Amino acid sequence: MPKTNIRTLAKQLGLSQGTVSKALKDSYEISAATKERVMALARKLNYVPNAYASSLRKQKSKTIALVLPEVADSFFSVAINGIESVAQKKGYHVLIYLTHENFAKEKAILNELKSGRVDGVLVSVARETKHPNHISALQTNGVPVVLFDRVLADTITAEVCTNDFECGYIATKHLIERGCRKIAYLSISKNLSIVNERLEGYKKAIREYELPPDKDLLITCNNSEGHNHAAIKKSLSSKNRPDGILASVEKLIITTYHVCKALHLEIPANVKVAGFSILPSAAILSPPVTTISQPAFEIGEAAAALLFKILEKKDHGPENTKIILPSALIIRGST
Amino acid sequence: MPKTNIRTLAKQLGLSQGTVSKALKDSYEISAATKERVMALARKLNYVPNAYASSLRKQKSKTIALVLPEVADSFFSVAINGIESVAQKKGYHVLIYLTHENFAKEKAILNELKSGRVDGVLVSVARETKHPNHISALQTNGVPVVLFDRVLADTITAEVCTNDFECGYIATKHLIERGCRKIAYLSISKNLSIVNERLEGYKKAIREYELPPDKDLLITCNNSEGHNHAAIKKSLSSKNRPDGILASVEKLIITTYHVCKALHLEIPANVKVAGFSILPSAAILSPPVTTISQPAFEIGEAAAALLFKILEKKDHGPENTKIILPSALIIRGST
DNA sequence: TTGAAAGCGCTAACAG
DNA sequence: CTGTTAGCGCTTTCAA
Repeated sequence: MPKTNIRTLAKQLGLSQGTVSKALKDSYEISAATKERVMALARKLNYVPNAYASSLRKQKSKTIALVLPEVADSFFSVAINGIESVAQKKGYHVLIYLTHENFAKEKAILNELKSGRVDGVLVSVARETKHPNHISALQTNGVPVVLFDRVLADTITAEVCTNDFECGYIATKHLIERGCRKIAYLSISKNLSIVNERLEGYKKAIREYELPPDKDLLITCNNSEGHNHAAIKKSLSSKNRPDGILASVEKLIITTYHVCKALHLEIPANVKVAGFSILPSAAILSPPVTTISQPAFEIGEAAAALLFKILEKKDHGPENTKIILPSALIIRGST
Repeated sequence: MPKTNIRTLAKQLGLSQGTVSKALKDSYEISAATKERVMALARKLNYVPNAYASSLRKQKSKTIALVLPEVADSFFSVAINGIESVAQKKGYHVLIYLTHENFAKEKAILNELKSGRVDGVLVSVARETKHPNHISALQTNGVPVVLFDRVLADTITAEVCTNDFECGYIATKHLIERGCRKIAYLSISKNLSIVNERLEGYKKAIREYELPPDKDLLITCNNSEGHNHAAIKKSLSSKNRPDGILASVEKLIITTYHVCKALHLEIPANVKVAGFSILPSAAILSPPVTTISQPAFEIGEAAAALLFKILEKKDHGPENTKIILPSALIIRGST
C-alpha cells in the first residue's frame, strides 16, 4: 500500500496539489464544498501529512530538544512532565537527549541540533560543563536556548531556576539551629553555578553563626556512585566527622543514608541530613528526610513556556529573561 | 549569516552539489584531495547537514519514538537510559511522548507517528489501553513497533518484558511463607496484561496454599493518588484487613507506606508489604521494602536493540519476537 | 476559488 | 572521479 500523500489526494479528486494543501489547512481561499471533499477523502485514506516535507519547506520543525544530564532523578522526571505538557499543548514534539553529565557529549548533541531538526532547545547542563560557548554557538545558528535548573553563571541566555543561594542558606541555618557545628556540603561539581549558589548560601550561614570553616567539609562528588559512597564514608568515619550533612542533589541523600546505615550512624542523633530533592519517598525514609523541595513541574513548565515565547517572539527580548521560582524547606525527621 | 548548505559549499569550491554530497559522506567515488577540500571548508563554515532534507529524500528519519505512560517512575526513568544508550550508539534520535495513562492520547500520538517522523516506535501502553488496534494501524503504515514492559496480550508485535507471572507467584508465596493469610493485590488496571500476569501468579500461590480467595483483596487503583490512598486506607482500616500487600507498581508501594504511617500500622508486624519496583531508596525506607526488581535498563536496551534489528531487517522475521528478562525478588525488612 | 510552478536541501541514478 | 538531473512531499507565491 503506497502512502497517501497530497498528490494522491489531488489526483483522485481532480484538484491541484496546491488546492488540496490549502483545503487541508482550512484556508479561507477554498470553498466549503471543496474542503469537505478533500477532508472526506483524507479521512478515508487515512492521510497523514509528511512531517519532514513540511518542515523542510517551512523551515521550522514543530520540535524542541530537551538536553538533560540524566533522567533517573525525581527532579528531572517531574520537570519533563512540565515541559511535555506545554509542548503537547502547543502541538510540539520533544526530542530527548541525555548527556550523562559528560561535557563532550553535551557539546556534540548541541552541535547536531544546528541541523534544523529543532526550533529551540531546553538545556540543563552537565556537571562537567564550564563554558557556555557551545550554547552560544547554537544560538548564533538561530536556535534559541533556554537553560533550566542547571544554568550557567554569567550567560546572556534565558533561564529558569530556583532560589539556590537562599535555599542553601536556609537549609544550613536550619541544621545549625538544630545543633550542628560541623556541616558537610556534598557537591557534585566544582563549577556548576547552581551547586555553587547553594554552597555560597551554606557559607553565608556558616559565617553568620561563626562556625569554623573547614575545607574537609566540602566534599566534591561526581557521577560515580562508588566514588561518592567512598568519599562520604571516609568523611563520616573520620575522627572529626561531621554532625550535619547538606546534599546538593537527590542521589547524594540516598548515598548518605546508605553510608550511615553501613556505619551504624543514627540519623538524626549522630548526624543530621538534609538535601535538595523532591523524592516521593522522602517522607517514608528511615527517618523521613528533610528536603529543600524544588517546584520541578513548574520549572519545566516555565522553561518550556519561555522557549515558546521566544519562538513566537511575542515579547520583546525574552532571550535574556531570568525566571526564579522558589523552593521550600520541608523539615522532617532527619534533622 | 545565511546557513551554509551543500550549495554554498559547492559554489565556493567550484564543485557540483553531488560531488560535495558524496565527499561529505566519504564516498569511494571521490578523490582524497577533493574530500579533503570539502571537509576543510565544511569545518570552516561549520556546515551541519539539514536533517529533514535528508530524511525526506531518503525516506528515513534516523529517529525513533518512545511512548510512555509516565516518566516519574524509577522503572521508566531507567528504561529510558537503556533505550537512549542504544539509540545514541546507532546515531538515532529519540522523540519522547507521555500518555499519562490516557488511551485517547496514546492513540492520537501513534496516529501522528504515521507521518514519517520516525522509523520505529517503542511503546509501553497506558493503563487504559485494551486493544492493539492503534498499534496495528501504525505497523500497517510501515512503522515497526516494539512493546516493552507494558505489553498487550495476544498481539503479534515484538515485545520485551519480564517474567511477571512467575514474579507474582514468587512474591505472593514469599508473603504466605512469612505468615500472611490475607494478601491484598494492588492493581492499576483491570485489563493491562502485565498487571494481570502478576495477578495470575498471585492467584496461583493463593490456590496452592489453599488460602480463601477474597474479592475484597483485589484493589484496583488508578492514576489518581487521592483515589489510591483512599482505597488502600479503606482496605487497611476494615475489620477484615489484609496482613500482606503486594503492590503491582512502584507508586503504590509508596502510597501503601504513607497509609500505614497514617493508620499507625507497623510494617512488617501488622502488615507485610512487597512490590514491583527498582526504587533506589527501597533499602532505606522505614522499613526497607521487599521488592521484585525488574532489569529496567536491560529491558530498555533489549527493546531498542530489537527495534533496530527490525529496522535493519538483519534477522528473519523478528517482528514477532518475544523477549523475557527475569526479575528478582529482593527480600528486605518489610516482609 | 483554483491551478501552475518553483523550490526547501539533500541524495542517487546516470552520464560523462 | 565529477557533473547533471530528477525528485522526496509539501507550501506558497502568482496567475488565471
